[in-house]
Amino acid sequence: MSSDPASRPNGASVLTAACPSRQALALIAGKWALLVIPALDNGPLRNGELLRRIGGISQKVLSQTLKDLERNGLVIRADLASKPLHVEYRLSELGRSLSSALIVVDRWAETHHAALAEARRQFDDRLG
Amino acid sequence: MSSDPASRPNGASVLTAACPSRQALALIAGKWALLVIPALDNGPLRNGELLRRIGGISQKVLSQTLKDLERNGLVIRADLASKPLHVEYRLSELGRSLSSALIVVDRWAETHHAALAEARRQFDDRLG
DNA sequence: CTGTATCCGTCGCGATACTG
DNA sequence: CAGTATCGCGACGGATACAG
Repeated sequence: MSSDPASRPNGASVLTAACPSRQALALIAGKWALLVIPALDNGPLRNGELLRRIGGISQKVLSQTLKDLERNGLVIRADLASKPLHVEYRLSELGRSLSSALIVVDRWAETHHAALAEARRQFDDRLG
Repeated sequence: MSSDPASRPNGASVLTAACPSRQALALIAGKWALLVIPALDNGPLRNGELLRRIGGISQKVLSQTLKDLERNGLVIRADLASKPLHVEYRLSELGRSLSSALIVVDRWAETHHAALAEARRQFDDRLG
């Protein structure tokens, strides 16, 4: 924790014990932040738009996720007071810096999901 | 899903709907894979060693996490049949490719956890 | 040392219905 | 359109005890 992360060799003793970085990771641990943040990477989106882009998320959980991200300064909520209601969510500077890291993870998932599935198949075969 | 992820501009429409990549993300969604995988990045570690390096994880959850990662072909379990028991866990090729992505996220958490805390403080202040 | 088994609380999250 | 309220299930995960 005390030394500059960038000065360390790859993956050396990172995030051990109860250092406050764990709280930061809790933001990402959920299923959805990993999808919501990159979804906003290209520009502001509205609630409904997010619901459609991210399939499978419920309105409630999207609200919760956005509120949590807003609370942590990653997402900025812009309420264009109008009728019908119009609210836009966009990434803050901080949010964008996280997004670029998460996008790498998402890309990894896209690229390797087949390999994972195959590994599972083999593993389960060898048992019953 | 059909196009090469690397050919896409940053964060464009990734992982929408129910594409199989979601299963891959489920591996990471938990609290612990994010810590266990980078911990193994520098070389094989034993059960007890992992318990110490990653503070706060229980024996049971570590076992579950490792088994799940092994099942998905990310971690290789080497049982050096000996007494006292000696088991080593190391990353597979696939695991290492994921690790490099996760390390970026971990570093982000280390670097920005203070900013997040500050954002939370301000946000909570503005309410009650 | 390296696990598994059991108990059990918490919370993530989905479904549905309702409000501004 | 945006968002909250309520209900409820099931998975995550912690504590403890036990086993090879």
